[in-house]
Amino acid sequence: MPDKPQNHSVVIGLNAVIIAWDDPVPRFLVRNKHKNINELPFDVFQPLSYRTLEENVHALVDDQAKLELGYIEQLYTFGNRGRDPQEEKGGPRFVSIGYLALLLGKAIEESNAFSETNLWKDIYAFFPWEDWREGQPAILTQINESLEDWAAHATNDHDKQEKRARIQKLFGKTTKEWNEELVLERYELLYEADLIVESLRDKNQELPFPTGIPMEYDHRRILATGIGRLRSKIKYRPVVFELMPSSFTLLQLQHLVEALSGIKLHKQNFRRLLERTGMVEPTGEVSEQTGGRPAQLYRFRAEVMAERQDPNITLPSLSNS
Amino acid sequence: MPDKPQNHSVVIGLNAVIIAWDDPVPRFLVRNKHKNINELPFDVFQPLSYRTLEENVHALVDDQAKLELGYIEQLYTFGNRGRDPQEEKGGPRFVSIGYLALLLGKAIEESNAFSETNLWKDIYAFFPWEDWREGQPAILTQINESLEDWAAHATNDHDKQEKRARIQKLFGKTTKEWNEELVLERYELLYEADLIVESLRDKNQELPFPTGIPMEYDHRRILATGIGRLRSKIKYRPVVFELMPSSFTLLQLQHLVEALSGIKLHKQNFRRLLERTGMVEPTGEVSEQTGGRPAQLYRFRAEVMAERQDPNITLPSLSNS
DNA sequence: AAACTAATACTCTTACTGAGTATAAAATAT
DNA sequence: ATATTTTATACTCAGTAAGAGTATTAGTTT
Repeated sequence: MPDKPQNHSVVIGLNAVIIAWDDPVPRFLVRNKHKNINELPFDVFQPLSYRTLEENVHALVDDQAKLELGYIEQLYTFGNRGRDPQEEKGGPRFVSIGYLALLLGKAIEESNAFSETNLWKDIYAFFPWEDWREGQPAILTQINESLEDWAAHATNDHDKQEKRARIQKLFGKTTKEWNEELVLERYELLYEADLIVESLRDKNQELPFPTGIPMEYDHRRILATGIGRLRSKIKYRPVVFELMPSSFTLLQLQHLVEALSGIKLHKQNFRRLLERTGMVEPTGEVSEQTGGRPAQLYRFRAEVMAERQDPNITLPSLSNS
Repeated sequence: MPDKPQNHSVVIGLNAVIIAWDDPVPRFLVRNKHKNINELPFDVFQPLSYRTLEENVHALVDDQAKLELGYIEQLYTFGNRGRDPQEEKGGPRFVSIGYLALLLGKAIEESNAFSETNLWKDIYAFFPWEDWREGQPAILTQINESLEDWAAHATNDHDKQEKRARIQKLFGKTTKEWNEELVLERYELLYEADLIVESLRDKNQELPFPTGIPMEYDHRRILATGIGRLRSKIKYRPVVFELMPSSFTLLQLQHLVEALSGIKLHKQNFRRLLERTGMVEPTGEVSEQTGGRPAQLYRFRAEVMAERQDPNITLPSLSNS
């Protein structure tokens, strides 16, 4: 007799990482359900009500906060057993799909996106080691010590070497060695090294020092995936413009890219890049709110996507802070 | 009263795109179930038997063909209603997850990977427009005519312009304009333009000319996703070496990269790149099977991944055929 | 008026790509 | 046995872009 369908059925959770730009802070939406509990907006997929997963994600966001989303993309499908406490009580198997979405820049201007009903929290409060805009984050000295400790206690030499190689690659100490895209990989290394509260919940252990705000379930992992994907995406697709208002100064644009990538950029080279690719054009107006010489206002030229095969933003980074 | 769990439960299908290198043909595994029917290896996820999705994928592959896999990665989760005919008959909702895996090069040498029980089919028999190794594929003249026709029949001018822009971007006629990574995007454009059999099954239409071998369900779409991902991946992660035997000549390596990307490369520049990045080192031996001057044998230097932050392969392409 | 803040213009070195030419060392064809 | 073909390998040269600056301009704030 073949398997009964019950043996195969699972429940799908949809989780949304929604990013917004609140100059100079990059934020994401936290579900405002219980105080002191940080969850991504999420919902159980309702196959009877929605034709596609994306439709359900849109509805989920609309429902909990009337938001105008721009770019949206699927991140990853996580299927590990034991991520949801309900399962342990004999509930159904959970598989969760993460989505990344961007809140349109004009939506911020026009809507109540930052009202009290929505909690928009600073991304880097959850990943303090990822923000290099003011130079190397202080927390990295403690992290590196703890990681070295962890590697030193490896069971054998081969394992020890491998761990040190990973640490070196992910947490290299100079700006040149820092690869800002590896957000998820760094989170998972810290998780393995018992430096993330989420991994210690059942172990009766304590953190040696605070390592960012924890989240429910595996939501901080999904958030890490989202930030990593966004950092990689801005380099080969001009998604940043969705987060910007329709007209902006080049310094504002630079600040946004810096906020997302967590890296300071070289101003002159950044401008040279934008000119070369033709991604922006002057509106003709100037902004007087600069506190210095007034700046030209620019708008995004959507046509470049059709004209050029490859309008890359290559993050002209600054090694010295 | 809250929803019953039944309203939420779905069945997950796991689909594997398994790539192998059979010099000079890049192949993928087709399930050998019924003749003249082309399916990817797939299975229903069994949440009671496996702790993770990946474990189930591995088991699925092992079961149907004893294969030694190297790299494996998740591609995408497809949740559109109506992809599986079973659903129409009141069956459960299907959500399918695609995976990409590579058959280890040494596995080919040592195993029965290409035996009669496994059907390894030429990738480009399913996507004849994607193979530019011998210059522009002949089928592209027909495709471009049909696409222009399709755009010309758009309902309004704006729509017409948009369609032409997409065609130009995806099917640009010169080597310089061709972006080999956009395999999925091209497949979906052809699908929309009714040039893919899979989209016509219920429409009682016929193809104007054959456009590659069709597959069951949406498996050709998943295959397109896999090829596109692999083409993009080889540029920033040295995954190609998994498909190669442990020692090889540089021309063999170049042929593999060309086969996967569908593009001819400039030999001297390709070698210069490999030298500069230190990705390979000579074994000291030479191959006499070249039919010309004997070639040095090389092996992959796994250490580069630790040494260098970014050992890119940048496809030094050849514009003239 | 001096100090500060930012915008904008320009330079210089280095790295890498695209596209070759030239030569060497073997196999195969005549 | 010599010519032709095949492949490997060495080297060149122009063009593009990145990294890291200096210098100047045009406003605000003190």
